[in-house]
Amino acid sequence: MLSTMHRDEFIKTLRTRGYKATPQRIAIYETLLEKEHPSVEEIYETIKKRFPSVSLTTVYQTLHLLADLGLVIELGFSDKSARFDTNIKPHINVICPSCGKITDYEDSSVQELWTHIRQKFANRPVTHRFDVYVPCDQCL
Amino acid sequence: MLSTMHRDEFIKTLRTRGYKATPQRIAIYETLLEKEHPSVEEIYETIKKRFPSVSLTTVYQTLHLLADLGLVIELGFSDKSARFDTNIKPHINVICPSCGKITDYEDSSVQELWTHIRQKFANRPVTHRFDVYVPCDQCL
DNA sequence: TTTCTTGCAAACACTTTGCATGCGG
DNA sequence: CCGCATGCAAAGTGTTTGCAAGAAA
Repeated sequence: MLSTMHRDEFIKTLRTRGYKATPQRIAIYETLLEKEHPSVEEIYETIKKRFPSVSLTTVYQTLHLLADLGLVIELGFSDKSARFDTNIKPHINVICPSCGKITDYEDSSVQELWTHIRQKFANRPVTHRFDVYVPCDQCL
Repeated sequence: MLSTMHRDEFIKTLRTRGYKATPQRIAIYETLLEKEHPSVEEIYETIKKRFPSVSLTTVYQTLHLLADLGLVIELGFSDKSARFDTNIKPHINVICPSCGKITDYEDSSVQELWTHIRQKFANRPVTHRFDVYVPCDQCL
């Protein structure tokens, strides 16, 4: 199972960086890998099935930690809903304007633009975020 | 002056669509054209110099109206700060990760990616948002 | 044992809503 | 003069903080 491998790497990363590998953190990270671009609320509800006493505070704190470690990217939206993405590679977030579903799209053209941009700005670009709004099949 | 032309177009657009051209709305729209990617607070403070009695409520309501009319794009960020962009054409928001300054970058490569994406998704894409994080000259 | 983490409650910032007054057309 | 727009106050939402109790190493 893919997430198992990630899980162990994750625990190692935490310890290496001086953080404790708590079951809550592991569960939150696994949820991020399993779900696609979950919201805070989605993560919270998922975790609560396994850890009924978990708090929203812990979810927020853990997400901040993961962002600091560079393991997730937080996508802020204008309707206040934040989504979290474990895909760090150059890609496009394909977002349905109706239902809000997000899927990743990777191909050479994205790579090319990113390469072009990096050259244009003397290799200074550190991160990116590309969103494209496309009605999904269900919503059409 | 560029904004004068925009101003009249704006008034016309409002009336055509059945909305009233109030001085507050005009001032808010002019602020959007003058400032680069202002926040709600920036717009509010700017408007207050000319209309000391203006309320934040009106600023929010007007920004929503402009977004509905397709005249501005709201850029939500993970730190909760929203910025507003009157540039509707395909472009990249070049954002400084330190100071948060945003400048637009347009060139053929962005157009090309957009064209490619539109073809790939059968012309369904409706909007986009491309952000690139690049430390600005001052912050380097 | 020691230090970091959790989870509760309260505080917070930003945004939205209800409603009476006011202004645009 | 009619109806939408404004602006105040209050409510709402999502997120953060302070702190005592608990768990990881």
